Amino acid sequence: MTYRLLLVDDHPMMRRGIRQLLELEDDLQVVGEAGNGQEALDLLAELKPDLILLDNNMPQMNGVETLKKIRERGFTGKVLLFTVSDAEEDVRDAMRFGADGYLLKDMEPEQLIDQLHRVLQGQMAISPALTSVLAQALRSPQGPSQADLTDRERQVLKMIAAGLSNKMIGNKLGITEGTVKVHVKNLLHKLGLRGRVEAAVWALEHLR
Amino acid sequence: MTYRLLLVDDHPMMRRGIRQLLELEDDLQVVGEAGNGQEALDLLAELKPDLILLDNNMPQMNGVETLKKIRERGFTGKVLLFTVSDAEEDVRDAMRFGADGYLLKDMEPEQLIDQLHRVLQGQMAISPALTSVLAQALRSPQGPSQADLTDRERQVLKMIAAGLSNKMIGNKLGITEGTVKVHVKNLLHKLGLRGRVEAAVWALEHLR
DNA sequence: GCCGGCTTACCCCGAAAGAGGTAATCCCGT
DNA sequence: ACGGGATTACCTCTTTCGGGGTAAGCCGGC
Repeated sequence: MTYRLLLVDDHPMMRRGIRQLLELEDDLQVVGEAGNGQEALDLLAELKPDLILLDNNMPQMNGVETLKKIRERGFTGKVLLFTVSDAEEDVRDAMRFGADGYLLKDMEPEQLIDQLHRVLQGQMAISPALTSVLAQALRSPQGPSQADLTDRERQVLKMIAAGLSNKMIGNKLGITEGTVKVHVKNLLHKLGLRGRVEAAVWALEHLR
Repeated sequence: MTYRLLLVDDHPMMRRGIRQLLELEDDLQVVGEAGNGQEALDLLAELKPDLILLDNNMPQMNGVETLKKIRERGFTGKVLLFTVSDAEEDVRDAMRFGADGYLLKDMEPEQLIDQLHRVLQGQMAISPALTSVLAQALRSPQGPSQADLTDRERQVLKMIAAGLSNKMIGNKLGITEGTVKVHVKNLLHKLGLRGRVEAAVWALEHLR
């Protein structure tokens, strides 16, 4: 039995490295490559891979979003996130959207092979460095997420992160400063933050 | 004539991809790999490479810092930054520290080969996407840099970015709120910023 | 020795921020 | 039709920011 793999990564060089590595294994066959999430979605029906190795850090659509759409299309094969970032939220979201694992790119090539085999046999694959992150994610069932914000609040938050005052934000949005303060008040409360500076930092880390 | 290359990248997979690509060329020989900046420095004297391909995004010591130390050791061969980030400041610093080029990782493999040959023949290699960034860097000779800040100011700035108020910063540092305000005032002026929120954003982008 | 930069501390003052509250409008789903 | 969330707007109130100035102590360079 040979497994059909699809590689999704925006760096051709990285795809080449992985492909070369995987083709040394005679039960793993790379049947396609995609340079972004949309390409991956387009190739799904045609290639019917057994496993998708998905980079998280991609322009336009990141790995987690791609994963979400892949599952929405009814794909039941394995999907493995493979990335440089160890952001807690990404790991948590990946699990929520049905990833079969989350691996860090700085692992040794041989370990990748092992983990791929584990996943193909139905197990989960998590980089050791992420176990603590994962444990913490389980302990606090959910840190507040941007999904809790209304469109308007998200809009205001972005402007806060740009360094604008409430008055300036009001001008830009065509509403009064007072109303802006309401939005600020609400979003601070929703995110559990103590001021607009923390909000700016939060925005830079969680908003695109 | 075959050229001796040293690959520096913290991702084994990426090194493998590049190595496999380069070894298809019979005038390019990868004589060593390093997983971080320190390793690269240690290998320098032994390997005497003609060209170092240097990832910028590495833990502990990033590419630009590594470049700086490489040049400080008197290395006169070619050094080429190869990275995912297109941060203007990194490009500018790389040039200042004597890089022979700055390439983005999302380029096509064949183009990398071409650019390597160009560099080995004494030319510069800059990714097309960076020309505008570079042009802008030349137009504004220098944006204010963190070098302009005193130790105390840098310290205060970090706490601002952590969301602390002046009073809290004062408590942490054992000085009065008023004195903190002086530092804040001065650092805002030095960096040309209009408030602590902009300062926080600046800190996240420019400070470690 | 003197000058300049860094750090500290104080003063005043106006502007901005953030926590309360009430309330009107609109729209969506039950 | 009714409830509820989202958006808008206003009110009061205290705290925090940020700019201006003055000045003392310290340290290193010319």
